[in-house]
Amino acid sequence: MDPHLLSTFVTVVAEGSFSAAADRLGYTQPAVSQQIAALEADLGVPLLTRRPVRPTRAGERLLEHAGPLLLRLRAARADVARLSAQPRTLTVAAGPLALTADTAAALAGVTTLRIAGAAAAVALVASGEADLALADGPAAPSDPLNLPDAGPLTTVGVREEELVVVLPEGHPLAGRSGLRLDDLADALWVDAPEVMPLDRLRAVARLDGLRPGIRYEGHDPAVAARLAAAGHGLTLLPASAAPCGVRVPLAAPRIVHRVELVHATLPPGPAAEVVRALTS
Amino acid sequence: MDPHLLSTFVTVVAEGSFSAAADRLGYTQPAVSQQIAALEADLGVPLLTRRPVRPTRAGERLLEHAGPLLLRLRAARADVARLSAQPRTLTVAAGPLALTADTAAALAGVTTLRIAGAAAAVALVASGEADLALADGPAAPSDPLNLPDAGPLTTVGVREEELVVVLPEGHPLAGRSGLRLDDLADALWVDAPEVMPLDRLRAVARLDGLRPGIRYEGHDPAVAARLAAAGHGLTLLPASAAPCGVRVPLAAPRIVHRVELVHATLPPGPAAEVVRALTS
DNA sequence: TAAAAATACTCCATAGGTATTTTAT
DNA sequence: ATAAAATACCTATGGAGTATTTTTA
Repeated sequence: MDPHLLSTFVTVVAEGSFSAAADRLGYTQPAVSQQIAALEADLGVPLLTRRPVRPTRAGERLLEHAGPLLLRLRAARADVARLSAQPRTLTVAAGPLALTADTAAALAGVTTLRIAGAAAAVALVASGEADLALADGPAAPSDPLNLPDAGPLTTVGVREEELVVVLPEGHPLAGRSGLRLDDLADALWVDAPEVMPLDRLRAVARLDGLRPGIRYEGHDPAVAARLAAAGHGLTLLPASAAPCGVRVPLAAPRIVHRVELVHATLPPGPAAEVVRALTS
Repeated sequence: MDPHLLSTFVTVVAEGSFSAAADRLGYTQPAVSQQIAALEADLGVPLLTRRPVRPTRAGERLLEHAGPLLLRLRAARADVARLSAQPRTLTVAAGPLALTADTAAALAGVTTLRIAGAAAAVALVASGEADLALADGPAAPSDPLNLPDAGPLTTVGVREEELVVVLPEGHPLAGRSGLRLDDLADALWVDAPEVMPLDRLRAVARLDGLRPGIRYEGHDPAVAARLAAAGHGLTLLPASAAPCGVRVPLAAPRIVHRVELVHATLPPGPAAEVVRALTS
């Protein structure tokens, strides 16, 4: 199963068209046709329906593997390249809630800062596009985040902070001194996948509810807080990232907001300095 | 980076020789030479020293990626194949400590039972060589085992059992009602990587000691217990798997022996029955 | 000097291109 | 009828083989 064919397959699915994929990849349409045919012949199963071009069930399965597979391939390449090349940029991929005053202060010498979800940030480090990642997310106290396995990376916990439920003023529960998440499972929640994805919350808290209300597709935790304060839904944020609304500490389950530093083996230099600063 | 070349590379390293690898893979020696040369040209770095044939630092890095990469490739293939094929064997890969009376009772209809460490068992399931895995290992109570990510697999906890330290009769600590692991970190331990790998214990218990004493390369927990009872070193086993020696419960850290059932999407049939029996 | 890897060179398989046909909307 | 995928066919690249040379333990 040639990764080349695999990535063509991914592109075809993404574009929904052989010709469009061919354009994007710099091939001709028949070349793509043949590549897909070769992949299907190799696996002995049709992977795509034609017209409309959509993955079959087998194709969907393959697709689930293709991403991690191609990532790991890039990661392997990057890992080998890291030994020889000595680039002079320092790129940090940070989760939307990872940049507090103290972490920001530690980023001396950083050239570029990218905001990315935890999985994406790890992928950026694995593939060598970023040198460091500050991944963030909910987790049980002192438990690691459940980051995807993209190769041999070093992970260290950097910070854990209390989570607060953000409510609008005058909300019936606004007077409480602590809230239980399962009591709020049926409430409407701000669906801010780039800030605090509900599915991760569900996984960590081991509950099913959390009905998605308004969807916010940006990165800014303050916006999520404002939406919550305005009554568009509840949200859960680290205390320091919620500038407005009524903030009630999360009493149960015991979940904190955790930030982890992820990196590959680093050469001595500014990157290593930043790591030292962040982990001290 | 052709996986084909990657697997040739792995074989060359394993065999320590181009010619031997060629033999094993059914190629000629020059073909292997050219494949390695192609891989080195692709990555722009020498991956092997010649004579003796050993991986360079870059080669070692690549090697770290090659295993998971090739596994995922087989997993993808297996996952797609599972949709069409309907094989009539039922293979279960079980950890050495996973087969207690109750789990054994649940294995109705199983054709083959293989004993494998947790990571290997998961790999067998991912690559389709086994239908079910019962992976076992130490973990914090109600925490998951830290199984390698080999693709989209379902994991459910099946059992957690108290761990006991096995000591020889007359050991100074034999009278205790509970033992702390960090008090025993400097003691000599039975090094039984196939039964209860010391490095996993270190990782879960977050300590560095556990000096390896006698090494036991078999699968049988009873043998490990006997070695401990005979004074060759301490060992930590689930209570039910230690038939002899003085057994003292582990007081700290809070670690249990956990068994998890791992499987891909299963067709209805005996495999699904076994899953039901194990998870009820 | 002998065993093992590299090179030279030849051949064939195959990937991709162009031109064209088929097919489904 | 038309846009898009499949097929036919051709070419060129490159992967693997045989024969041979080079290397170094």
